[in-house]
Amino acid sequence: MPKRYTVTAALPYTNGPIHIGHLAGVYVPADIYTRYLRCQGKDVLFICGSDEHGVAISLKAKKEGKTPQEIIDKYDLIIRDSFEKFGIAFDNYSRTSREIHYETAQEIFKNLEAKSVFELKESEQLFDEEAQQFLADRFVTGTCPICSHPEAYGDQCESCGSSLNATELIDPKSTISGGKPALKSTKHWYLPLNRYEDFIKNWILEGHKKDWKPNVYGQVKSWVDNGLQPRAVTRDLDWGIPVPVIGGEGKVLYVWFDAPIGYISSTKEWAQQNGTDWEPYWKDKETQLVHFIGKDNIVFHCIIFPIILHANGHYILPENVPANEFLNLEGQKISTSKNWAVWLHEYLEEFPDQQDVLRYVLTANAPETKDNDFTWDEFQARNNNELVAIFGNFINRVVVLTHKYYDGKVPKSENLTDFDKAVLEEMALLPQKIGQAIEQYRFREASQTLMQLARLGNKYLADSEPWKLIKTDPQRVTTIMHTALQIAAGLSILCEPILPFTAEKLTKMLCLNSKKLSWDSVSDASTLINAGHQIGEAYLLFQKIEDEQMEQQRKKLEVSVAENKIESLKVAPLKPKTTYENFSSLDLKVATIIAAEKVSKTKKLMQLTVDLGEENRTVVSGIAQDFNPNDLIGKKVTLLTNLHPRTLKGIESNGMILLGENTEGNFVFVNPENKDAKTGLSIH
RNA sequence: CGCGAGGUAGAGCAGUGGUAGCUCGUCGGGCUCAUAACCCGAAGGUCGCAGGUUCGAGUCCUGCCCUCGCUACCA
Repeated sequence: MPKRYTVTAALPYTNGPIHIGHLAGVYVPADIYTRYLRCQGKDVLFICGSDEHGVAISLKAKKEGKTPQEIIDKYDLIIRDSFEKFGIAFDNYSRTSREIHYETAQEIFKNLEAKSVFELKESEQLFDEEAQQFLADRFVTGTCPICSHPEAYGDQCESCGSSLNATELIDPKSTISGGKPALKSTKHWYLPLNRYEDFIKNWILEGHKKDWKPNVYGQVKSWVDNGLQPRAVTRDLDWGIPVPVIGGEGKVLYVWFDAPIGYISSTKEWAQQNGTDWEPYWKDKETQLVHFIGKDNIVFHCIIFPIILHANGHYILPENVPANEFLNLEGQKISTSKNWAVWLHEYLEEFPDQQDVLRYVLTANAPETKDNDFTWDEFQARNNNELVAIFGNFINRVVVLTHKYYDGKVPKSENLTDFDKAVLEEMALLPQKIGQAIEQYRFREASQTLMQLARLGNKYLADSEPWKLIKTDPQRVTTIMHTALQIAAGLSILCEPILPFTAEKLTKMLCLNSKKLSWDSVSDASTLINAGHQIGEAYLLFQKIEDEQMEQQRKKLEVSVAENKIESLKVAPLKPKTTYENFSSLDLKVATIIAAEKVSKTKKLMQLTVDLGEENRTVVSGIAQDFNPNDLIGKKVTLLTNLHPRTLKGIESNGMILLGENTEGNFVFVNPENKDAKTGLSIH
């Protein structure tokens, strides 16, 4: 049994507000976990903060003509507010832009440098003279050296899927200034992950085979099996924490080096504010450390950060890293840029005082083992059929009956029948059952077990029928209502981790002193609420959600899509001038598609047979994501016939069909008379 | 043959060798204290496909198929 718990939730990145995906994947489960531990009287520290460095923030600032500081201040405020209003009860929520974090991160870096952990490497990188900046990964585009796609990124070509180095690109171009970057040599600090392979193997692959989630374990195993590589932990940027050692001038720490250290600096900040010592929470072996994250963070929390701590010495390692999968919205990936999301700050305005509904729905349908889908239909159904009909209704029945028969005073329990006893015994099992589910990070199960108690209550009332007996055997009714009230009180305690706002309302309604009743007291149900105790008036814990409200939400998403289309009308920049000879060398013909078939085992490739009049040709085209084979047959397209043949997945492709590509990256057929072909559409 | 996770009733999930289960939805019935809520019953499954191991396979092995992720400013 650990002496204390340090629980962290992934630091949200402050380049936008947070949405239901963040809540479902990380913050609600972490909050349930810590609330439960507190109900058990454990020493728990729940830590989080804003992650405020990295390329994306400086990029966003440049785009909006603001300073990075303005960006992070804005979103830190919004995010902080959303958390507070959703009852995510952090002990401390810090920021990585604070001084205490700079000190902490730099100290760890210096310590590793002193221990000669890092390797220094010099390499040639692309440099934008105009912007006076090195161009990493996505800051540069150019022609793919493998498939000649003209707009490959510095790290990857989306056309052929090859993974690239920015320096391999033919004719590279800066996405910042549009200029042609030069090669310049630069020096960086590398964390040699490869030297710690055995450490990770022993710790995770040997030590946590059984107790870690399969997705997390599998991901780590995959990384280790492929061989860990040294990883640069510094960057040539002006936004971030300065590299605090000689030769580090003008460089900053890689955001993924400093961000997880934010957990530690946030703990220090908390300790300072509370006049206590932070170190036991990170260095005492009797502390259980748990990181709640999304699956995209697995490598950082299971490999890189633990290696940093291990190399530094003294620090404890996480006992578990219960990473969740992703949540989709109405069948599509949640996307910040496409505004395909339910934003928490907007939900709070549109569904006032209904935080618990969202908490419940996201818990009941949490993406624990695979990606899940959030739909407004399900949201409505879970609210109306479960929270309202089962939970809220049970409470309402009990409280209304108690007022009707006994003026709101808890009646005496006389002789418990075997049936009463069986019901109470069933309730007695639940604290442990829910607790076990939570301790094993099975929050879906915990939420269902909680609802079992409300169901049990409804069934108890239906089976014992106090409204009938009140006419024939009023004495028996006192026992029934006493028992039902115990169940209501049990609910008020056991729902606290998942539905904290409801717990508070219910505690008030029953006039209970929440501090007196512990989690385990529910197992001894006879004492939860005593005879003679006066309870408060009934009011509804949950409101029905009507169809119109859901319709509005769905419409709102449609509007996002429409706005996004307007965005996509923006015209791609013009290419450099070319010659007539170049143009006339192209042989363009009209062709009719006569057969189309998806190439198996690929995402994008479609095998087409086209009729050119004199001959049929086979063309392989990367359009399978945007079209169905059946819709293509019979279509007329422009075919570039004299392109060199290329073999893709063993099929020789003879030519290329010309399609429009809008700025979302979706292909459309080119027919200038067609509605879909907006003015300025790119053809290639 | 890149790697990882998933594929079980209309939907969402549990079930790691021994009679296929839970919640929601659907249909039928009961009840009327309650937010037309609650309770009971029924229908609904070739457990992705094909082989194999076993007395016995949703569960173990092999091959294949599909979805998602690793790969977009997203957890």
